[in-house]
Order: sequence, then structure tokens, then C-alpha cells
Amino acid sequence: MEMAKVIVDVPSKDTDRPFDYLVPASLRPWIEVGSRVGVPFGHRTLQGFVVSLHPRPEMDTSKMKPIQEVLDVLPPLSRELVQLGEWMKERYACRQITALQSMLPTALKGKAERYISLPERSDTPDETEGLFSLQPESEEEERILGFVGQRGEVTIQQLSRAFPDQADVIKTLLARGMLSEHQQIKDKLQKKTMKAVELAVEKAAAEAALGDFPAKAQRQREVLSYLLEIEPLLPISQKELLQTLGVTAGTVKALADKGLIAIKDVEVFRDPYRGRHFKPSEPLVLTEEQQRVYDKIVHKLDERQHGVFLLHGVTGSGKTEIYLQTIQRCLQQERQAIVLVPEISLTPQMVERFKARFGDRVAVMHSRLSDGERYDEWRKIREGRASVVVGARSAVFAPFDRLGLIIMDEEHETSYKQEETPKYHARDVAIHRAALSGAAVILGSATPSLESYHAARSQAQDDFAPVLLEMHSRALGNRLPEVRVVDMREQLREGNRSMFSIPLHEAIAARLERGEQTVLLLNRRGYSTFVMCRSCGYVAGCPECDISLTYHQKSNNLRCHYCGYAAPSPDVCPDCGSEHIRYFGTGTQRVEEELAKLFPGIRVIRMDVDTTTEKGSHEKLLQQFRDKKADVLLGTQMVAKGLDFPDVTLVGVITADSALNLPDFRAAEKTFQLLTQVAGRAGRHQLPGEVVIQSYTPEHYSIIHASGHDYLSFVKDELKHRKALHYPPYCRLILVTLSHEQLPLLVRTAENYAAMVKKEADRRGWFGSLDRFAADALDILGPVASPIPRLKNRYRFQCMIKWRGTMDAVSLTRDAAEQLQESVRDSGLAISIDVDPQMLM
DNA sequence: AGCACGCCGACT
DNA sequence: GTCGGCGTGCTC
Repeated sequence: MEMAKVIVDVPSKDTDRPFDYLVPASLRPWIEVGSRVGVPFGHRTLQGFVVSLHPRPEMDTSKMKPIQEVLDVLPPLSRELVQLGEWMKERYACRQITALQSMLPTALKGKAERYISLPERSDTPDETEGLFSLQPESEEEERILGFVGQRGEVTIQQLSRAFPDQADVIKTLLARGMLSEHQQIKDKLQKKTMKAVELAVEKAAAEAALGDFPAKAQRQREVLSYLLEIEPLLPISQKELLQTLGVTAGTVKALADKGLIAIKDVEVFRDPYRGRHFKPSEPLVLTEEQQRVYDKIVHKLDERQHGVFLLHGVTGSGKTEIYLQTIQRCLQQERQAIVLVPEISLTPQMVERFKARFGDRVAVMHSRLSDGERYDEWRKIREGRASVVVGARSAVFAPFDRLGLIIMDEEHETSYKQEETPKYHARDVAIHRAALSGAAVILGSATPSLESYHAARSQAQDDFAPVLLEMHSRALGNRLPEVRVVDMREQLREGNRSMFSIPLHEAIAARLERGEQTVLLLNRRGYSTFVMCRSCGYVAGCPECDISLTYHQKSNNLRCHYCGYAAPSPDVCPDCGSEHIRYFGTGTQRVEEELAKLFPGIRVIRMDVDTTTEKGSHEKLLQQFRDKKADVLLGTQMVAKGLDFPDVTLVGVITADSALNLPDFRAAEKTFQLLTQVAGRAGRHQLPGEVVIQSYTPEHYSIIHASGHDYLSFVKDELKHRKALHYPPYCRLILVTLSHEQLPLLVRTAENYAAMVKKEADRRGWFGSLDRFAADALDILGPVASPIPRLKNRYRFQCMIKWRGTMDAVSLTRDAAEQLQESVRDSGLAISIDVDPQMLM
């Protein structure tokens, strides 16, 4: 019989490998590489993915179990995606099942459902027959058997709801073979859930139970008294409970079996969405510059070979039209295309441009879709009803079978890096996926990441290094806007203490007079609105995460934006009792207030996390601005992205350098990118544009070069710094974060870890300063406390590994982590590995 | 991750 | 002796 290798849905070290199963002849026609199957695993049935098929296995098949069921008519993964999963496992040090699961909509994360039924009559007597009675021995048993017999098949949940406190009787019936159980995978077509725990009995009853608990059940007692003590109004997360009390899931389950507590699946969140209609559009005539770029890409498409292009084009140079026309070519070849855009710019206007050109053949994947809607879009792709997908990061896994082109717009955006496991970068995944299917990749940006630009310029004999394509002029022939940098220190010296400099003030006034519009950007990165006491310096912080709480005006409370902790905003200082406690930071509200003071009657639309949380509010605000219902659009980063309004002739940046001093080696790059993006918002049409940038460090090269629209000079300066300090693109990084509840143990363990990595690298002759001219080099920095030193009651330490060369540094760090996990018996230790991290703070 | 197995300390 | 909690190890 044929056999299949299957990756099962258990994300742990021991099970992170294929398991062998027999392929029953009856299922054979439905099983391919990439099929989702239900397989017996230990005492349960699990979901798994077929990663290979073997017609005539040479190994011993006697111990193998057969695949139990096939879950889909069309395999949800292609051979190529399965291969991509293997690559991700090595590249990002994640579990293979985690990589595969991340490619699919959550609707396809099936879980076994346990069904109870009456056993089939068999002629051959069961061996248990002599030992047990096959007749019901009590009225209770009779009632249960009757209930099951009447329905034919029931779930455990139904049965235990109908017969509460009869778990033991049911178990006995199962053991005697009078009831039989089978498991089947059921798709989770609903929302995201987590296991949560709550008391199942009245408080008094629980306290009573606590009293006459067996002395032995110490752990259970702890759990129960903890629940009584904190008295949660809602079920609390099982995971957190286990971490807090240092108990195992078994203990919690024992309590649940006793009926004292209940374990439930609780919905985490959900949000709906609605579609729209689109006017058709025709291809535009390309400029000479666009045509040259187009020809190069199409040449590669026609070869049907893997190729990567870095399309560097100034804002307004018409990159989108290049995307549209290359996609058209790709479709003519009967191949399919993926368009990746940053989550934040995946607006209806953006989608409209693609739908207008390609109609129904466009599927859209964005994070605001509900699981059900996302599943529908996914099926549209899988079943061949769509041949173009426009989507955020995860759309790179769209289940096309004849992929010809992957486009990544705003290639430099950090949101292409997934911050949860698997911590992949969509750019790298895109390039590797394209290599597997002979597709072309276009990375487009006005401000390419230094990694991509450096790779393109150095043109190593690496297949994956992009070919550089440049567009220097705007498609409509208009000029880039004038940029004026205002030195805010000088303003202060001249006695202007307002957050608006005189030039910006005058420029806004002029726009108001002429009936033109203004976009104001508040670079809030690096600022937060925290609460501080001006008498004693007390700052309200999160009790579990050691970071300051953020003030939210709408709800007048303080929140931790890492763990979600919320507390009412204090009226008096909790430390010294002073009333001089207030919130600090340059919030958009404050700018709005000041604008109203300076320009009475000014109409402002404010766009920030507070005003755009509601579904659709983002688009609504932009539409109002487009309809000229306001003079000023004021916002954070989100106003810098891809917006295109004809009457905007002024862009003001309130503080350009607020992010420059952050402990992040990409601070200058991010500042330059943001300023360049936002400057590109002005004067895109007939009216000439003006940009005013306010800065406290106007001499900084990122600000000087942004004001001169001079990407090349910026790159030159920035690369000098990167080279001197050994940062990407001159080396690669791996960030290893260790966390534990106990600080001393954590520190010891982290030091151990660094020593282990050092020792192993040394053994291979890699370890040492990157200053040396060795081809293979590795340095490890730390351990040091993480930028977030404590999160959800766990201390965090990190090591930064810098490396270059052809070595496998990822497996080195991963192996060391696993070795360490084994040596520290305490399971409370968590180690996270982030390959090529984006967020360093 | 779950679930059975088996060790070992508190009860009849 | 035996019941049951809780750590250990395995899953094709």
C-alpha cells in the first residue's frame, strides 16, 4: 500500500517532523501533496498536511496507521507552498506546522470533534464480552444509552450537558464497549478563540469544596483559591493562569472534571466588512521612462524565469501603472499575480485601481475581513475564479497554481515583517516563492530599504539580488515640491514657544485664504501620551510590563498597549497626592486645540488611532477631506501613505526628528522615508506644492536629504554609518529574547545562552569581531534587558547576534536554544528567535 | 499539545 | 493495601 508523510498539528519540538501513514486505496484519488487530512495520532485524531507520497515504501509499514479522512476536495496547499513551508522552517526557526498553518485562512484550522454513538453490532464476540456485562446495570445507564440511540450520534458536549455529573457513568459505558467513540476533524469556520477558565459553581460552593479538598491536591487548591481571590468577571485565559501559578494544564483539567471550574473556548475578536462597485479603466500611455522599465520586466516575464526587480521611482513617477500593465501581461500568459501592499494603504481607493482594470478577477485579502469572508476570498483564488490578489503580507501565500508575478509596493515598509511566529518577512518569502514557481518579482518604492538597494547595487552573483530599475521624473511632468526646513530652536530663541513655527503658521494662513488644503503630519513615533506628576515626577506605569501607560482621551483611562491593562486616569497623584498630575506628549488632540486657537473657525479632520478604530472610519474621514469638508487633515503616519488629493498644496511636518533619537539603528532611515513619503503628498496635480518641515536637528543628514528629495545622498551617508557600526546590510541580525518570571534565574540562563552560542561559533571558527575580514563572522551582544524589560509579568532579556557569510547562523541559534530548554528543567522559560528583526525597541 | 503510564505519599 | 495527584514520555 502507498504511504504518505504527514506534518501533524502539534507545534512542539518532538513532533516537528513528518510522520508516516498508510494511504487507504479508497482515499488515494483524493490525496496529493498539500492535502489536509485527519490522522490518528496517539489517542486522538489530528489535522495534518501531506508533504510527500511514496508509492512503494521500502520501510516496514506494519506499525503505520492509515489516514482516516481527507478534509478538502482541492488540496489547500500546492507542492510549491509545502516546499516554501520547509524553507520557512529553516529560515525563521519556526515549526513546520506553524509555517503551513500561516499560509491558510483560520477557517481551515480544523480540530477533532469527538462523537459518541452506539457500537455497531458485530458477529464476532468481543473479548471484553466475558468480562463485562453488555446490559445496562442501572437506570442511569439505560437513560444515557437511550439518549444516544435515539440521536444516533452525539458530541461529548451534548452528552455532558444532557447528563451533568454523569461523566463517570459515561466513561464506564465507553470502557465496557457499550458506547463507542470516534473522532473527526471539524473546520473552525468561526472566529479566533482561546481557552479560558472560570468558576462553574457558586462562590460559596467553591469555598466549601476548597475546605474538604484532599490534602494532596495542593496545585488544584492553588488554582481554585486564586480564582476565588481575583473573582474575574469574565473567564480568564488558561495560558495566563498556567503561567501565573506555574501549574500544568492537567491540574486545571482535573478541576474541570470535578465540575468546579469550566474550560471554554472564548472568542478573541471579530470584525466584518463590505464590498463595493468600480468603474472600469483602460491602460494609460506610458512615458518613455516607464516604457523602458516596463520592457525590462516584460522581457523577464516572457522568459518565464525567476527574476527580481527593485523599482526605485520618485513619488508620482507612476509605479502603479507599471504594476497594472505588467499584471496584464502576466494574465495574458495565463498566469496569476499577487500584489502586496502595506496593511495601512490597503484602502478602497487602492483596491479600486486594480478592480477597475481587472474586474472580478481580483480578490482582496486584508486584515479587517472576518474569518468567513477571508475564507471566501481564499476559495475564490484556490478555485481559479480570481487571478489577481491584492492584499497585505499574508497574501504572499495566495494559493495560485500558475504564479507569474509578485509585486510588492512600498517595499521598505516594516509592516511586511510579521511580528508573531512565524516571524517571516514577506519580501524574502515572495522572492523564494517566486524562485520555486519561476515568477518575476517587482519590489517598488520611492525610498527602497537599504537592504534591497544595497543588494541591487552590489549585484552579487546571487540569483536573488534584485536588478535596479529607476524612474526619476513624475509621470505628469510636474515638479517635486519645494521643501523648507525650519529650525525650531531658532523659533524658540526668537520667543515663539508655539508648536507652529512662523513659516508654517503663515503657510497655513495662505492656504486658508486661497481655499486650498493642508496635510499636517505629527510624527508620533517615539512619543506617547503618558501621565506624569509635575510635583514629584511620578509616571503612571503598567504593573505587569514596566512601561508607562498611555492616556486615552476618549475613555479617559490609562492603558498599557502591550498587555491591555487599563486603569482610570488619576485626578491626584497616587504617590504624593498633588493635583498637578496631567498627561504629557504631543498628541494630535493638542495640535488640534492649538490650530483652533490660532485659526478660529478652521475645519480640521483628525486621523489617529483614536478616530480610526471603528470599521470604515478611516475611509470616511478621507472622503470628507476629499470633498473639501475640511481645510486641514491632521494625523500620524497614516496620512503619509499613498493619499492623492488635488487641492493639497501644503504639507507640514510638526516635528520631523522625534524618532531620530530612538535606540534603533534604522531611525534615520525611517525618518527619511517618512519625510519623503509625506512630502510626496503635496502638489501632485496642477497646483504647485510646498512642504514645511519643522525640526530641532535640521542639520541631520536624513532631514537635509529628505528636503532635497535626494535618496542617493541619503543612502551614501547612511551606508557609511551602517558599515562602521556593523549593521545591516553589512551583516544580518538575529534577536533572541528569553523570558521568565524570575529575574535571577533568567539572567543566569541568558548568560548561559550567550556562552553556548559563542562556544559553538568559536568551534566553527566564526566567532570574533566583524571587524576582521573573515568571510564568515559572528558576534553576540548581550544578554541585556529587553527594551520592554517586563511583559505580562515575565522578565525579558535578549541577545543580539550579528553575522555574515554562508554559515547557518539560524540553526546555530536554534540548536543552542533547544539545548538550553532541555537543560533548564523549568518549563517556564520561553525563548523567541527573530531572524532579521525589524522592531528593535 | 494532550493523554496514558507509573511513581509515591496520604487515606481506609 | 488502594486511591489519586502529578511528573515523564510518546505520538507514524
